[in-house]
Amino acid sequence: MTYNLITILGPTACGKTRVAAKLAHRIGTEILSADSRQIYRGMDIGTGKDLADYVVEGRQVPYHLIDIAEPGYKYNLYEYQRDFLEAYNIVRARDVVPILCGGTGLYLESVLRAYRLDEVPQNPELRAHLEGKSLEELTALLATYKTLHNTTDVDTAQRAVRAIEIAEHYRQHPVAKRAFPEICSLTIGLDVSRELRRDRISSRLRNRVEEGMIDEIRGLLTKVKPEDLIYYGLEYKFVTQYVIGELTKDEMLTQLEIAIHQFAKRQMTWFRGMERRGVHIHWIDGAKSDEKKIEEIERLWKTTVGE
RNA sequence: GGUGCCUUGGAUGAGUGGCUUAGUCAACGGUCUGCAAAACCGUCUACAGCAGUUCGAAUCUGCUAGGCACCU
Repeated sequence: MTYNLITILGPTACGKTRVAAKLAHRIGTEILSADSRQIYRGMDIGTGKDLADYVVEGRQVPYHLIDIAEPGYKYNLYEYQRDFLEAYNIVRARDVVPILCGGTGLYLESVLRAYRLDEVPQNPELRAHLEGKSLEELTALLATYKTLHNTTDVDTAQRAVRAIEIAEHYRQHPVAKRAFPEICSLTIGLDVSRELRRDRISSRLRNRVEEGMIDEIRGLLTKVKPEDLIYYGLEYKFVTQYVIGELTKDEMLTQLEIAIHQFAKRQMTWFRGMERRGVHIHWIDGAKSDEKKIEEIERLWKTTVGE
């Protein structure tokens, strides 16, 4: 069995992008992003796009799935998978192995574990019918469609409505199935100790504030509603709250920093869970130099081909 | 030098002579196939130290230490 994808994952601020770009440059391939926020145009500093990192030795490494949606748009997992496949096929057509790089666990997992998702458009009649029902009623209704094997679907009424919509869709279109290529990924995780992770997150945040992150968000607020920006979380949430006067600058900085640390922890939790669900991750030491990391990845590539 | 007040888990902060934990935040662990940088769940048992009163004290008394306020 040969690999047809290299995945580089890790928590925020672990240096994924740089390693992925350098590796892509060296082996002449392209990058497919797996980041639920970097898809948005104009959300650059806050999402840590680091677009400059895609220029290696003066050459632009092609990347995909970044800057593909307007801020305020509600992108979802189905769309990600659809867009991923399109980009994947484009790169594969060049007969190279793409590098999937990002930190959005759900997006990564939808590729690595080949979730089968159908396009489920909104169903206005159903939504109108469900309007005003309590979460309890919606949960009971969802239970008539399927066994409730998680609680994420019924966290909020909004999610429960969507879950029912999807269940209703599958009831009406039971055989619809999307073709999904056999993905066999060499999956690399960048492992950074808690202390180092925290240091990097904190200093990176300071840098981004200096680079104009707050102005970026002020600009976005001229065309995106505050609540939509707040929904995006982290930088967009706390800086928006600061800009509209709900937080002082100090409160914003303190709370944001804590929130990013918590986010990084949740990312690691996700990756561990993903391993339990059967995704094999080769962890490499994130404290090493980029060159060492790339050597290690290349060594893994050679020695594990055919495992 | 004198008088009074305070001292609770990593932080903050309520409370009562004994019965089950305050709460909040942080930290840590987890959940997860459709907004995931979201949403949600779990864990963390402390009352400054010593001596005494009491069947029983973190809660009462005394001393010691630290802090705060006021007085000469």
